[in-house]
Amino acid sequence: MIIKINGVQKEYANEASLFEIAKDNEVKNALAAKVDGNLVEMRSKLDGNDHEIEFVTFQDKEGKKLYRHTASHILAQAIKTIYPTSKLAIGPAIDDGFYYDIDFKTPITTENLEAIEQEMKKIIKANYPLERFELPRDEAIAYMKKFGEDYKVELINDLPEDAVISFYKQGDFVDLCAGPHIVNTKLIKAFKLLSSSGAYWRGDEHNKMLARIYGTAYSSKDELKAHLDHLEDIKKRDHNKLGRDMQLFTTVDVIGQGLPLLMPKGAKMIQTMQRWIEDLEDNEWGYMRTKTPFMAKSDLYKISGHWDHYKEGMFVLNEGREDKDVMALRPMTCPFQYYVYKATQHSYKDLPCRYSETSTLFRNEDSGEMHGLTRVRQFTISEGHLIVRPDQMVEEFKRCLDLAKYCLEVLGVEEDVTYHLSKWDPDNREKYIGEPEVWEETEGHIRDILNDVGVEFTEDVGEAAFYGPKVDINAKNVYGKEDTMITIQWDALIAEQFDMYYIDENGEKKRPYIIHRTSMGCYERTLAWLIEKYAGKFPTWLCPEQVRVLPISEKYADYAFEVEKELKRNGILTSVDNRAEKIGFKIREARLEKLPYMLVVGEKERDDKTVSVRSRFAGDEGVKPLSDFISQIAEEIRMKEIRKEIPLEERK
RNA sequence: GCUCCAAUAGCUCAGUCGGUAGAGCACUUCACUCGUAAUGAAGGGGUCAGCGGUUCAAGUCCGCUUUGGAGCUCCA
Repeated sequence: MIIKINGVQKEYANEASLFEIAKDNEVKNALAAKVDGNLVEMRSKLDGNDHEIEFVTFQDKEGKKLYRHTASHILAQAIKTIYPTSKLAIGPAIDDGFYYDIDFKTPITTENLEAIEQEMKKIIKANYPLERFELPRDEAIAYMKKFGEDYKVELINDLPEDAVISFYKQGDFVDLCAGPHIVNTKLIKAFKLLSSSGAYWRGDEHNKMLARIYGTAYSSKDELKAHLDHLEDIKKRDHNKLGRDMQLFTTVDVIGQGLPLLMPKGAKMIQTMQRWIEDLEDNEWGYMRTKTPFMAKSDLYKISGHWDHYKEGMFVLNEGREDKDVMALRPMTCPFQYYVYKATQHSYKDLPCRYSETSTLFRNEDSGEMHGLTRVRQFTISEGHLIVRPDQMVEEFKRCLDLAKYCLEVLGVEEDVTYHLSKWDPDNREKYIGEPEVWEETEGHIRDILNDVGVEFTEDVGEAAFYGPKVDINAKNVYGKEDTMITIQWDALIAEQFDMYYIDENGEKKRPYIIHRTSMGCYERTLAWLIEKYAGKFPTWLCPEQVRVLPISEKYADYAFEVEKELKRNGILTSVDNRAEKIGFKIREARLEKLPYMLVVGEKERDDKTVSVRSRFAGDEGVKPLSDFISQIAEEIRMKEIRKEIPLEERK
């Protein structure tokens, strides 16, 4: 047979094995092979025909996947050995490792993981081959029943009629599995069990909760160590840790879950962003500011539909008191701004009406859902609604996307987001209102806009709002989990519900369209994202303390105080605690790591009205007149410049 | 909401077999007046998250509550 490998054709005996071909081509550590593009195990027999072969090693994505999938089988075998009464569910490979879901008779804890790891090592050392075999459906079910593997029986029952039902055997352990796998257990060179937690069977909260054990595996101990070090590193960027350490926010048990307190530094950062966004929207993008109540009578939410569909998610007040109106804290701003629109009559010439509000919202999230600053019960969002004529919709929607993109660029995070066109699900029509043709057409418009703006995006079925499709802009946190940062929604239907209209050129009432949008999302979540993005080393304009003035001795405190006052007069943030009053000899305290600038003053600087500038961007910037430094930093702040960092060890 | 883990000084953490609490950093005071990642000395600071139980005795064992963490589910 002729085998084409790495673009070269070679002749092999018809019975040649993949191992022989790999060896002949000096491919080491082959875990599997792609024969004409189909992934097969190394042990697979070739049929003697001509083929193109590509070997898969751990360096390949597929290689990592099957390597770790085999590791998950070893985990399962170890567990069945130690806990014979446990029942296995599923055990796939995931991005950075693998997991196995198991139903234990008695709960498992972190301490048990070590014993399981030891057992896994034994299995690896025993070097069991992984052998595949297939069974007809009836026999497969009977076989799994014999082992008491109820979940596997359920899985088999759900397989399509014509599915091949295969098993993998290693030693005396057998697992239902489609494969492929690596050939024996000893190929697993390095692994680690990382954590255990709960997970619902088949991801359904009505099902039993199983124990999920997470682990990872690498082809060498060094790679594993590098990965574990990386996990330690990202913990240091975790906003929930770093944000507290940096005194940006805190939580208090008597205040409650999901209600973080922004401390002076965190509040200052949010104020900086808020002032920027409000001025930007109002002065450059044609928005009008509103300021609407944080709560309303239940009547409002009955019109909007929230009372029926979202009551559980709202904080309801006065319920059960007959002498009081039942109120609810607002979970969104939409209907409030609709009533601002409705307060006056609008000509077609008045549209688009672009309303924006720095809006605080309240959502009664379930107790287990809160996390740091990214999932909270009260948050503040740059929320806006654009009331537009249908003919203006495409242009206005695009402008919303342009604005969002601009905000991301200024924050320096435009590379870190993914764009999504969230579509309806035609197979689940009762979840949505409106006609299929309208959905298709609208989604087409948004697709064109995304292409026009020139961003890459995915199309996600079933992610739309019930009233229309939307663009979601998501970002990953340091642990790789995605959060929606920005959303822009197309709504051609809600105006009807609130009886909103404008008068067209013929004097007739017409329904406007609505865009629900945010420009930079919610401030708390964005702050969290910035902390992780910059590991606390923010661009100067965002820093809560942009400059610290340090006299080398108390003798020069007067001059330091003078410098600090001059900086403040120019809108430059020095200390947030009015420390100038008590400025002392604090030179040793100053760490440039997270501080953009440090001004050191002594006798020479006082006499010459200069400052010695140190920055984390350039190290020692030398002695300059105070006025020169002020112009320099003021410009950097005004331009929202993101100066490039110089690592500490390389600074002068 | 679910499974598991945790809670000791402002922060990071020790605290063995159940026998009335300890360090470093921070804070205060004094001394030092120093040119860029930690000056020296002294001092203050704890109802061991809360409530209940077991016990002669509970930071330690048990239960409930609250808060925090990991993950699942949810996020109109």
